[in-house]
Amino acid sequence: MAEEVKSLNFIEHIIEEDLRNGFEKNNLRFRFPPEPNGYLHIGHASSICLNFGLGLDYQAPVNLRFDDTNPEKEEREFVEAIKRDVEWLGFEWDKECYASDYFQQLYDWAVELIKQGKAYVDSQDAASIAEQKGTPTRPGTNSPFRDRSVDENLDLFERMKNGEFQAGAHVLRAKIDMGHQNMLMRDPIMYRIMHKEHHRTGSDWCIYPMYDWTHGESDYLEQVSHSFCTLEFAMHRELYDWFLDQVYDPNKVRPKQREFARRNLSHTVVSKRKLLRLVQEGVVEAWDDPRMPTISGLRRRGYTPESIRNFANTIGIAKRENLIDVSLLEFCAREHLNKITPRVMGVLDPLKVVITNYPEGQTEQLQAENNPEEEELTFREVPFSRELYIEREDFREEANRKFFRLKLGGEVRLKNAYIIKAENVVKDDNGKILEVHCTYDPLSKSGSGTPESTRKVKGTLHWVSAAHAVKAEVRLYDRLFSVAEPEEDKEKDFMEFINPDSLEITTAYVEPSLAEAKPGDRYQFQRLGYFCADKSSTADQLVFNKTVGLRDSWAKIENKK
RNA sequence: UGGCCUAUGGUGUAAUUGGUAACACAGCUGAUUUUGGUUCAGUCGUUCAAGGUUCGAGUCCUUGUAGGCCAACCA
Repeated sequence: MAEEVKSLNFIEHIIEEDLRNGFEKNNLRFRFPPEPNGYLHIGHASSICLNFGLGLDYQAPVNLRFDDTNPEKEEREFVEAIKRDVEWLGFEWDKECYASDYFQQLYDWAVELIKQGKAYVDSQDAASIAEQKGTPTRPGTNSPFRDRSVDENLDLFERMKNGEFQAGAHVLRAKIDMGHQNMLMRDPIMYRIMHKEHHRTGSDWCIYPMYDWTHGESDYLEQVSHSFCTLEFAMHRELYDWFLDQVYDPNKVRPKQREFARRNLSHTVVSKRKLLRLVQEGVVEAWDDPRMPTISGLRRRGYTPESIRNFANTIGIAKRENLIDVSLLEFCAREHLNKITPRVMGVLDPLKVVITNYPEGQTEQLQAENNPEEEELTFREVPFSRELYIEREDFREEANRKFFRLKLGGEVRLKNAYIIKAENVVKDDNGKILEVHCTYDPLSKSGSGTPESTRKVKGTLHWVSAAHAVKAEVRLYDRLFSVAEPEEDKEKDFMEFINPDSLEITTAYVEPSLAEAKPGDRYQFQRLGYFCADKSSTADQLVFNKTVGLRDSWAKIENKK
């Protein structure tokens, strides 16, 4: 047997090369660095799977680090939600870290930089600083405060820290080069004054470090070996390295930033600002609305962590732009759900069937297979009686040969039960079909072993016994946006592309075994799709969310017409 | 008028680092099936362009072209 060569993505290639060049495997360390200012979404899931996946592959620790340098936007609530989501995805972090834990060290280093003449206090307003920044094609100009003495800088910076100034009065800037090609190198701001309560440090600080100053140094303090971020930070790398140069001790691990393209999912939006609008404008119910691409939304929708991890692995990681079709996510959901979910029967749009030759008042319990994928099959009982519900779309008075379902004069198998034949219909004054009267073949009972029971009939329908069925609210979800790239059209607001039919609520009749469904329980409603009991579901009022439909080749045939 | 990044089937990602372009999804055929599900078999289709180096280029070089990113006291 030839040994299979595992193909590596470009990030794994980087690590492998570092290892080949003598980097100690034991020194490998990664991190996932969310800002606690919103909920994690499917894009983050990809990043989580990347970093924690590397940790697993290389048996290296992975830190969960909250990038909490901006108390204006960050809240403890998000910290908790993020931890819950990462855990739910199935990952364990080594250390729980906060950038705010490093505020003192960062401050001390900043003082050092001032002493070395590499940082200065600028006392201009934001507009002036922006103006002097220049443009990508025009160099910037020096601030009039650029050449303040070290002593004056030290004094001002300390007083900034002590809260002697109002927000905006001064900033601390690195002294690099206002003419640099890379605009981020044009004396970037390291600290700003903010009289804001921080979720962890309270009112200890009224100056807060900026991302660029914080992130690389945090990586360094944690001795993270590889710091992966999205492509828009590529230009930041130069600054990341510059800041590192100021504090780096060659005996320690020097973190390496590398960038990958963020993953885009079709038919959705993922920016925090836009997701927030969906919530605030009531398009969806909440951050965990099952239509949201948030991890909490996917969870409530019925996705499994395994399916999301598998999705992340399947789409891989690279540096080019991409738009991944949601159908791949749906495939991953089905693939896992098919293996693990018990099969049940539920009717979403009921049509009454009366079996005219079945004794009135009689009930029998039939054996139903729980999941054909199980290695050792298990069964449950479902009640059968004279009056049933089937799916309205499963019956037609007349239909061609391609329609395998019930039609007048035609036969069909009721799953786990009998073969029935449609004899006639009862309609109301408007011609709407109220009932279908059928006859059944008593010898055709599923699993009875009789010749009649093994007869081949083309169609098999799901059903419930009218008298025994339990009512349940079923929420049917469709994609939130009707176009693949709602953000693509710069003329139009993404809200214009909202699919008005993304949610349909129906009252379904489900088999009695479902009365025990607990929030989070997942099922396959046979012939329909996968469903998950909502967090609001109770024994008195069952609520199911549709995760995803089964593949539907009949719909394809129909749509061709 | 600048800089950085990217370009492989419809989509996403590989290609043992210069040696037969492959895997998954989607599509299409068919088989099996008490779910028009699952499973199985088959099929369609790919290296941005033009040059160059080489016995040999998706990979290296040059020049184009196209797309993305860069001027928050955000991350």
